[in-house]
Amino acid sequence: MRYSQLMLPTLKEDPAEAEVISHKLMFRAGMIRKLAAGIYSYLPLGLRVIRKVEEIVREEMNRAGAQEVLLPCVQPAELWMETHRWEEYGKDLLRFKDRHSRDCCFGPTHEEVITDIARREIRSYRQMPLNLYQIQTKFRDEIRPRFGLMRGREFIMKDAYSFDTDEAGLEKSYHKMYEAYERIFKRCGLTFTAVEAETGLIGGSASHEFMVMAETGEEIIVSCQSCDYTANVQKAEAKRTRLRARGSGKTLKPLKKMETPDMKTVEAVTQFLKVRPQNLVKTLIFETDQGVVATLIRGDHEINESKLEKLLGCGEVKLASDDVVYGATGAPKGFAGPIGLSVKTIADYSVESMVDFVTGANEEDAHYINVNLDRDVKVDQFADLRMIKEGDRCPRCGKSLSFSRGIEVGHIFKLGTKYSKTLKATYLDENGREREIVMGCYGIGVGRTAAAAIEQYHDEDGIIWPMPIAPFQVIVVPVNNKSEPLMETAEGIYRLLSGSGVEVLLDERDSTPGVKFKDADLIGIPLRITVGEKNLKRGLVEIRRRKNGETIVIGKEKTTETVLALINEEMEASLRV
RNA sequence: CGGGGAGUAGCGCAGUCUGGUUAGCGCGCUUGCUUCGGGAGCAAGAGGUCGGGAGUUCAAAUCUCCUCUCCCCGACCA
Repeated sequence: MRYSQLMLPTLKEDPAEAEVISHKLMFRAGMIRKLAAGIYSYLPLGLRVIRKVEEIVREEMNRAGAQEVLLPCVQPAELWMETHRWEEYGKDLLRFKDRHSRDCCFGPTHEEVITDIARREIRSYRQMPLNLYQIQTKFRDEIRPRFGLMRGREFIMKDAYSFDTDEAGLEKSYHKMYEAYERIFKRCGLTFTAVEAETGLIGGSASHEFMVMAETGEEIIVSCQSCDYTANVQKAEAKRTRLRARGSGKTLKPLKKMETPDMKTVEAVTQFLKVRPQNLVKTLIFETDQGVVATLIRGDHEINESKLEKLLGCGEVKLASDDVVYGATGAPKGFAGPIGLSVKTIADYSVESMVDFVTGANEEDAHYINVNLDRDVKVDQFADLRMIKEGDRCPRCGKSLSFSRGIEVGHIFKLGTKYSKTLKATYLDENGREREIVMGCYGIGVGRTAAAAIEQYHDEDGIIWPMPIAPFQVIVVPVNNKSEPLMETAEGIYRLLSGSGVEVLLDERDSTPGVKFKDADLIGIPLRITVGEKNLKRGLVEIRRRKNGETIVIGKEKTTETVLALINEEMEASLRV
């Protein structure tokens, strides 16, 4: 490709609207342009990268035995009503009516559609295992789209769905996808990790997220320093502290009510009473679809709402409003306590071993001290309810945990029979018995993967593409357009490389070398061949690696073989690790 | 949906508080000459319904009201 014929509008300045580095650089490198909030156009350079990622995904999915399909993005409401997600999915689901006033939606994901195909086509156990995937534009009307392609409303996603006869089959399919995902992100040249994750709205029993490690990641990853436990912070289990014999050998102090005027926060109360937050038990009231629930947790810990939801087996829990808190405790927010509460009370494991602690008194401007379980407080259930935090120990081996940030680029789920049950997707087994198909689903954010690569690989001059997903592998820069020998040599190199199957961009624009170098760095082409006067007089050209600035000068006739070797080297480097 | 901020030339911004010539600056763009190894110089140009609507006024980018859009911080998303 010739630069002058390529639509590649690079910008010197960061766009005002961009906040994160990948968004700024994609914009400046002329890869994307915004149409509306969370909705982007891909310009030629951006699309080239997207296609590269897609191709890697496609190859690995095919290798893993999945078959490509393409499902509709406009979907009838009826199908979503069958799984009840028409009601459950909420505002993220973009809904509209067609000319006949039929309710439709733009697919945010395709479990319904694919399961509909499965229930029509799969009749026998002989037709499984089966894995179907597609690469397609999704739309999720996010509350707050941001960070360019990182969290758009419209985005390109690879979604795959596996169909098996039983759990054991699903286990195998899941594992195959897990391995395919590892290969995909490795081939993209990314540093990533797979973590245990929550299943969320998609549903199902188990799930892993594939995280690209990056400072700017929105996800917090917890991983053990010594064993292989790794999890999303939302999912991470807290280690249950050893249950000290409560009050044994030690006399419990008598319960006492204290005046705490206007002390509504843990900080205020603990400072006022001169105790540590670890000696206070917070009582948080939640509204759930099973009624009001009180949770007890140590003062320095936070409730993990998804754990609570899972424990209760309910849809969504939310911190109770002032009115509800008043109704349940008889006191305004900030003075709730477990003593004498009539609502269901669940305590975090961290509370189990506490003695003589502080709680609210369910009375304005008052707290109790020397509160004790059993004697003063009735707890219905103990459970792991808290958000894991820095300093916590590994729930598996007890060693220390480290916290890091990541970008979620892939997510795989064991769905089980959630969708086959509601949509009645069944087959006949060897014994002629009708059984539900066991499913898994597997997603990759294609645009987000490209963005994540930028987050991971960039410097102050711009993007540093890993070779496998670079929009071009090589850029040829003649330093002076007025010099015929330079231009001829550059043209010759360009033609030879193109002929050898190298993806090469020839910057034959009539601009100064500085401009060309800056643009080449900005758009992140891995190899740059500079054809300059001094070198050329001796029959030499220069090859420079974007990633480390390493420069080699070689005889111009050796260009093609050298470039091919360098490309090979970098392609393979991404596969190792 | 709360809370904060912003819409002025393709991009980045000043001007708005305190209304008053022809609305400026940098980058980019066009033409010519010179230049050519890290965003070149000189000269001449083109380009603006000041987000939209209504109002106040002799006069509105500037004041008032309404509205649209975008960005940032907040309740799990590839």
